[in-house]
Amino acid sequence: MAYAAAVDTLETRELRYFVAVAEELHFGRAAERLGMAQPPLSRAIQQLERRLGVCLLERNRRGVALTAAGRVLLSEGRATLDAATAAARRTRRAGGADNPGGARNRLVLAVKTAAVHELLQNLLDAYAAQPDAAEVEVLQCRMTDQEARLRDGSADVALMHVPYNSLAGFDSEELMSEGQLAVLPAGHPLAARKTLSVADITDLPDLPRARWPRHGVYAPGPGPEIHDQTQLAQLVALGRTVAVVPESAHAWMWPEHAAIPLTDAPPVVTHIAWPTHSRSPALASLIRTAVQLESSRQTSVTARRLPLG
Amino acid sequence: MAYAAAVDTLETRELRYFVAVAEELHFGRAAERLGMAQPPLSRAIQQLERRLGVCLLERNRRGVALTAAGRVLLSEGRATLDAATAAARRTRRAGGADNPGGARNRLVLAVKTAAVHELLQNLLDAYAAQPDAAEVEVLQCRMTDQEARLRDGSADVALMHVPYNSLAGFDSEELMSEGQLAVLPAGHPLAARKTLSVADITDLPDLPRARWPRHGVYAPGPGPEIHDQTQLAQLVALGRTVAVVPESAHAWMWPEHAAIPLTDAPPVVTHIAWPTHSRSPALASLIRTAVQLESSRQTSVTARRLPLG
DNA sequence: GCCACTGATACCCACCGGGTATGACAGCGC
DNA sequence: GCGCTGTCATACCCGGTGGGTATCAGTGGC
Repeated sequence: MAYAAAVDTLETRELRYFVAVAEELHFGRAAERLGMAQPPLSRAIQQLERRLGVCLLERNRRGVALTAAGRVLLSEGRATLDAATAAARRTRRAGGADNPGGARNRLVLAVKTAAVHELLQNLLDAYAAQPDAAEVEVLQCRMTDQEARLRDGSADVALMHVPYNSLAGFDSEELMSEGQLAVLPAGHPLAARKTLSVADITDLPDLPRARWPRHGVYAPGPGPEIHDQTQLAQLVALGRTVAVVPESAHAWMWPEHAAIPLTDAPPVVTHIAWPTHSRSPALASLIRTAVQLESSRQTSVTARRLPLG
Repeated sequence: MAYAAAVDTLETRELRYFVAVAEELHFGRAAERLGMAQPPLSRAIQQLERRLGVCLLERNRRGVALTAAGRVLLSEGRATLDAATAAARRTRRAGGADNPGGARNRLVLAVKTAAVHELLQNLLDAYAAQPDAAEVEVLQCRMTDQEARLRDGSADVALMHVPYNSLAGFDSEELMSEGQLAVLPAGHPLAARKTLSVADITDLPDLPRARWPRHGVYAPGPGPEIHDQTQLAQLVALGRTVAVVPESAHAWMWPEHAAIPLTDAPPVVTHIAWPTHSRSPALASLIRTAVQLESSRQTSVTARRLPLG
């Protein structure tokens, strides 16, 4: 309850400095990024190390390397800084139009661009019909940015797709589950098949799987590097790659595409997720709406049991 | 990636100050708790409000009240402060004996006192047999303190019991699931029954259910207020209350107790949980050991399917 | 050898976080 | 009514420290 000061707690300024140095592994560049001179930065890091009683960086001959403790602080520091900026953002939004009524009247919902479609539309419609509905702003995210947006306070709630997204660190409710399709160039021999297995489209020499960045870095491999769905769609149309997408992703299908069901791909499960602590009435209402919407849909449609893993 | 400064991010000092004021709802007492004088605290909060462009507190005639934005910042601020102290603690532990090898050699495992027993013993034994095993310190927690210990960095990993504990905000793996028992005074009429339902032991005038604090406050009710298992055990032995405990909690049964299976109580699911980002090799190895241990146990014992909800 | 480039040190200044004294204002008792 | 008490805000001062510039001290490359 009582948060101790001084020795036990780190200032976000110190964390910003350390994270910058740890990411750049170079005091000069880190200082430049921080908009300050190098000497005070060096001193600040030294003070931090002395206060923690721990060696964070190994300064050998040319450059800097992280120690084990440094790696821990980099990870924890990022999380703390995310929490701090999220605190600022969410507080600003909560007091935005200075609504004296007490309840915030706006929710930011992060979704992956070109995903979910009907689910999103149904959710927005159903929620808008609620008597206490807040205004919902839809924040379009590329790739798996919903996680970052939720973490840093840019969004209040997100639609996530497991296993593409990770729910780690968030509260969530499952909304729907669906199979996946292989999307091939229409002229490809495999495009004539009724169904495909994951093995059928793995390691095809003519169609290497595209690679997208996880946390900013691309995994090594033969396939092309992409960073959004449109690029992927074009590459498929050009006959350069094969894509695996959820069944409901037909929104961005092109005439040059052939979509074949994958019999053994892991199901894609759509969740509604939100930061652990925040649970405003408006957010709770949106979540309730989403869960009711999907449970009613599942009972009307024949519920299909999906195989596990 | 790049953490903006100044306007966008809050200093932990500001958050400490605001949280203190928001909890005390009194500048004088908050200042005293913070070990400082009241005027600079008032000024700091004003500066914070100006920087955020948001009104956090309503200062009406006598005392202070939180605005909606203030409530948001209280919750977000606590989370941020927890993250900051956790960063300091975990970094200190990681660099503790200044192990230059690179890997931290110690894990703190938070468990509920007088719970898990065999599972804990098996886990510690199995992990110690691993070639890369780190030293494991067992941190005994009362009630649901494992969550707080994990959040504030006092522990690296915890055994949690859903629904008593909440896994919100943590990564976790399920380890085992078990039914619950009603623990009655041995002489009580119901103690002769073979099984009981939850309804049977609800609202008994002679055995009101004990109340323990959630987040420091007791819910209202007729039952006695307790804060650890021993108190509960004694109250049952004295014929003052009835307890509901997991089947495996026989460790603290007394001769004066009678344990009757509850047919319709929700199952208690034991998870191993850890903070979302941290995933050191030692931690990963402990988690792997735990999961393997329990999956092998479940296949050797006849797996019992538990009813949902 | 020198040079380029790294991070560390030395020194100075200005800002601001914190202290004390006091003010403004509201409720309450006589 | 007036003054008392308790609240938070204001005024003012001071010292610590965060940040700047100039410079030093290693180290690898040519």
